[in-house]
Amino acid sequence: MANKNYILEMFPYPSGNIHMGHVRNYVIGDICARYHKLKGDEVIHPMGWDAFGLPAENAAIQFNTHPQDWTLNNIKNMKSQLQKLELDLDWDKELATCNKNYYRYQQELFIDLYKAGLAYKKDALVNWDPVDQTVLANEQVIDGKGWRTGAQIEMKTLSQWFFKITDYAEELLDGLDKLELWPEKVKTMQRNWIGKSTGAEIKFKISDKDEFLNIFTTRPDTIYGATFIAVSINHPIVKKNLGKTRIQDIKKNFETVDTEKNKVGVSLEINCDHPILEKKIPVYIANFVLDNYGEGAIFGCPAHDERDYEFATKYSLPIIKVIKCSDDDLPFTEKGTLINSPMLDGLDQNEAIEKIVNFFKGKGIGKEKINYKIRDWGVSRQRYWGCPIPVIYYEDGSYRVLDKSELPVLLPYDVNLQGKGNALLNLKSWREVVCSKTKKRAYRETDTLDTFVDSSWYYIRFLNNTLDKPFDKNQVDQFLPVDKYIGGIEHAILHLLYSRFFMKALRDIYKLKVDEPFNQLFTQGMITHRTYKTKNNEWIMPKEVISRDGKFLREKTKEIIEEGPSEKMSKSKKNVIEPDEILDNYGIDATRIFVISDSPPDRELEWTDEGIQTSKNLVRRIDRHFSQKKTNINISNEKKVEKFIYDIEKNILNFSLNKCVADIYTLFNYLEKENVYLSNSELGKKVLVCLFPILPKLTKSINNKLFNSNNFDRWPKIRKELLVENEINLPVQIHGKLVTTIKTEKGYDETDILNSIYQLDKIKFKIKEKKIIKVIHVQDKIINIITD
RNA sequence: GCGCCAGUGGCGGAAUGGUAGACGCGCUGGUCUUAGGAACCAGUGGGCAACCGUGGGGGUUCGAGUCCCUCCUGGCGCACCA
Repeated sequence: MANKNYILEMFPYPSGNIHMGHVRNYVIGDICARYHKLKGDEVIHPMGWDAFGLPAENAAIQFNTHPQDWTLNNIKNMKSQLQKLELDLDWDKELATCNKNYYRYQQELFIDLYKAGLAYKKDALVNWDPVDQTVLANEQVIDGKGWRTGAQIEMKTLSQWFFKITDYAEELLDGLDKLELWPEKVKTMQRNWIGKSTGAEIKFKISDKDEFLNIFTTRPDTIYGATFIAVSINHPIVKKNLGKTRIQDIKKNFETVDTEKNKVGVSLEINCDHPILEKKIPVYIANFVLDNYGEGAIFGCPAHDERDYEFATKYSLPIIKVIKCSDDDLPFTEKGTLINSPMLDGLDQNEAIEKIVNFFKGKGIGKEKINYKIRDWGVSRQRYWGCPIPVIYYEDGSYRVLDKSELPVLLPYDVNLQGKGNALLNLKSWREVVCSKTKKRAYRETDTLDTFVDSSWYYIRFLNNTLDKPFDKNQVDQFLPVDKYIGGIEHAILHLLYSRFFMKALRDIYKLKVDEPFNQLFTQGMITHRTYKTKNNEWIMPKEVISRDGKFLREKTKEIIEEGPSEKMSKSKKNVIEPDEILDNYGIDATRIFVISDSPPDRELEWTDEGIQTSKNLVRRIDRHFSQKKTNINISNEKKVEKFIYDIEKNILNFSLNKCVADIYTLFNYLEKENVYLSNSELGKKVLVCLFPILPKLTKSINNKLFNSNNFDRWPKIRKELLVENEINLPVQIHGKLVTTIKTEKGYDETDILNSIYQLDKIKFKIKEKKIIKVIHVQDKIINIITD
């Protein structure tokens, strides 16, 4: 059977129009897919729509339409744009996540995740975006602001659905090592996000009470240096010991301080017993202790931690050195030899950690602990336009996750979106139900699922988009993982990590064979374009600007314009290039050439008018070549063509598509210089096949004209014997510096060639009366003469 | 602060440790054409030359853009993670 090859580009959000970034993304995938088809692979290359999400609701309000109408309309439009690009996509596999035929199976997955203990509900302090009026995942909060709205995020306690991604933290981390075909950068980002740290959990006894306080530390070796305990303001012990208003006051006070610069705290007026030494250490509430990491509590060892040092200095707490170092180096945070620690003196860090943890274990007050930064994935969103969560609530507050037979829970169409908050919450007719089992009154869950849930498994659904269950196990085992996944680096953490989690969770639930969803990941760079501004800081479209005497003028008004940097295309900067316009003016092939030619696909590409024009010229040049009468083709012509076939294949496989374009130029430069025209020769036919993935439209039309055929042969087999070049220019160096080259045949005799080299004037002149000590000779590669 | 990546002509960029600058843009000169967002030819790292040249400085090597150390600059990511 043919090799399966699943090639996938990240599906777009149907925002209205395809932009140049999409074009680049899909052309890269398209070249790849076409190549593999020519190789005879069974290629899967689908496309769909990430169709739920907030922009649709905003648009609905803004344009007085319905999210569904808006979305479906956009899909229609964007699909026709993609079709205009004539991408080789499996449109029969098309799906949209807002279609009930998709999301109802997502509801099934939710039920299965719930049954497997991987979906659960809890009260949680969540990130509330006051503009979008919804909860955001930790991953969607950037610098304390909402990723879409930029609004200051508030903390709220709400009852929320979570997916237990933390159960897979270790495997998600380990698995990265096996993903050899992923960019190192993405893997690093995921590693940081998972944030594994190895340390210990230690119980501190609260003095004179039968209560304990847990802390997490990666430095249990510094326990003898512990001089205080610090807890986060949200720690339970705070609630227990202080009144609400007092806590509020402290919180407010903390908010006025830049934690980065100032470590502040308030004494809780209680002490803990030091776990080894006969002494008590005070407990503080401190602004720098995170409540969502570790236990929300630490022991402070000021001598060996910068933050603790700062804090201790401020509140005059003792600073006890337990790692050998100079007093000038405090706080000393590096590894070292233990001192002032009776049980540990003289040991190095690793030995000390092992010994002290064992000691705590023996006493039942501590143990090794691996801590992860990653938190469970909060998936509840207080929005209308998303996948309904298949749960009902009873009047007593209890809930029931629906059976699969009760699905689908359809999203109602008739809703009022003009009101505040979640439209589903206000829609009584939909919300109020009678439980089919208990016949009790019940209410539907009105939260919908985070749209990242939708995109966590769409690549599985593509395998069979009409199946009456989420997927077919055999098909999944056969066709997953995706072999090549192509998209933007902005999804390095969110989408890619969630998808990896989903694949692993589904693997365990359904006993699938796949561990990872995406075998190879390729992240393409963005497209930039020049920007221009008037003196009044008004952005000007590049096409309004003309260049005169090294200055830029606005064509209409002749006012002087400042040239800005090349930046990512955006409407606000007025530097957007519309794909439709480019396709109309330059055609599909020129557009394809351009988006791959000027820089490597994983780097930024600057849009230039010269670039697209040059691409068009190349297309025309190839067309002209093939409309010439074919000429005689000699063996050295054949060799050059063979080299081309070899190079372009290698470069397609490496995603070095810019080099493919260079290969094409090199070939045609050569042929034209030699006055050789391949045209309808057998060799010409082969070259057409190799050009087809990159220039499908042109090569199809040539193939039709010259060979009267709509089909292409298989990708040509390399004739290795033709790749061997016998005549070479052998570089001759003296002391590693190039002096000359000598034309010769491969396999020459060393003595002969050296004799003739020594006769060369250039060489004679350099050597003069110096003595030759040594000759480095790499056969057919280089000669390097060393003199005294 | 930590991590990752990068620094090569006027520009985008090529170079399994073995002829640095492939290929393209731009530029210079020329040819052709009624016309062309065209095509063709020649040239194009610096220097008159010997020579010098891949961010700076060291090192390994017969030989370094490539490997090692160090510093500088830029981009991206993370950022009180105990």
